[in-house]
Parts: sequence; C-alpha cells; structure tokens
Amino acid sequence: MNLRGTLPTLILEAIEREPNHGYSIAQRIKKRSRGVLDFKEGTLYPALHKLENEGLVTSYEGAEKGRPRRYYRITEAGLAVLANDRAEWRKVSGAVNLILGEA
Amino acid sequence: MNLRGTLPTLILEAIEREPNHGYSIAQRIKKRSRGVLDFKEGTLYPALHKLENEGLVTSYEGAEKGRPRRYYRITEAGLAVLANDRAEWRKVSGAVNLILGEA
DNA sequence: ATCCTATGCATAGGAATGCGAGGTATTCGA
DNA sequence: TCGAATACCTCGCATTCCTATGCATAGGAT
Repeated sequence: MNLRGTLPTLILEAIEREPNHGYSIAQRIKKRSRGVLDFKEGTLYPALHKLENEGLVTSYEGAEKGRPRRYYRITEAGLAVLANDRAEWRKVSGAVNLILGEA
Repeated sequence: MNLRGTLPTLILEAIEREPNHGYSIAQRIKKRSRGVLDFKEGTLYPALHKLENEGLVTSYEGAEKGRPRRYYRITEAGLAVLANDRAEWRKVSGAVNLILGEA
C-alpha cells in the first residue's frame, strides 16, 4: 500500500544527499519504510521524468561497468520543494491524526 | 490540500457514533482538521454514494423541517472497515514518517 | 552451456481519486 | 428583496498509481 501523492517527496528525499539511480531509489524507499511503501517501476520512472521535466532534478548517464544507469541529482529548486513538501506532509498528516485519533 | 485515499475513512469516522448528512460531514472534517482538510462537494457526494454501494453505510431521507437531507448511518461492515483503515493509516503514515524524519 | 533471478530502464492501458464548474432548490438574515 | 449559507447532484478533466509488457545485461545455479 502507498499514500498517493507522497512519491515525488520520497524521491527527492532519496537523492537529497547524493545522486542515485531509479532502481536504487525504489529499493531505498522500500527498505527505509521497512517494506511498507513499495512503489512499482511503472510508477517510479514516469515520476522521475516528471520531476526532471519540472526542473527539480537533473539526470546524467552513469557510465559504470556494463549496464547503463541514469542517475538523478536534486537541484536547488528541488531542495526548496522538498523542504516545503516535508512541512506540508507534517501539516496534513497531523490533520488526519487529529480526526483519526492518536496524535 | 488533502491526502488522497483518506476520504472514505474520514467519512466513516464522521458517522461512527451517530448518523449525519453529507453537507455536515464535510463541515465536520474541515472543522476537526482545523481547516487543513477540505474536501469539495464534487468529491464528497460521489464518495458517499460509493460507500453506500459497497454496503459500508446506509442512508435515509431526513424529513426534517423543510429542506430534504440524506442521512448516512454506518453499518457493521463499515465499522470493521473503519477499524482496519485506522490501523492502515497508522502503518503507512508511520512509514512515511520513518523516511521524512520525525517519528 | 543454459536458465532463472535480479538488475535496470521504459511505455501503454486502465482504474481510482479529487477538483472545478455547472445545475437545482430552500431558508434566513440584512 | 436579495444574497449567503445550506443542501443535494452530475459531468469532464487532471493526476496518480498499478498491471502488463518489452528490452537488455549480469551472476549464480543446474
């Protein structure tokens, strides 16, 4: 199960400190959420393309050994959006908690 | 702003103790979330109809003074789904918090 | 050697969710 | 008397996500 709308934020968080490539970003989200969050490839790649299109990330071809990978790096604009998204998440999830009980 | 997917749960919560009608349910969600959550009518009414269709709520015409209102009452099945949804919300929002920082 | 699994990227089709805009009608206070 | 709040409804659109599918490489098991 996934929370709709949180994926872009989770992607930005995954490359906040250093660039990473799609497949690894998905693994990271799954592991860090202890298996709860599990976005599929058909969701992840379009989301990455959209973020790039919006200028929140840039990408480059990782010429590593053999298999080609596309690495994504967060931009200044992306960092700003991430900060904003974090605040937004706290606000909205807090609001749901107000109603569903348990703070 | 709203969290996609949480509306059915919030509706069920709003009629957990006593029946209520659509317009009032929307007001209640907005007030209890301190204005953060604000689902529109074009979202709310179809959601109510869907819940009824699924047997999670039943409805009846409130023959109150003048204006006709449709009241919704939660069913046994609805109560079970609500309990499940609450647990699901805690699990998934907790997972997002694990990643976005702050527990 | 061959095959399965994991890695790695991508697109297409469809379902679900929510919003805005539009429509109808009543009630109540300024 | 007239506008705002109440109260219900539907349609079209955008966004988000999933499933399925396709392609290709690498590494381990048989």
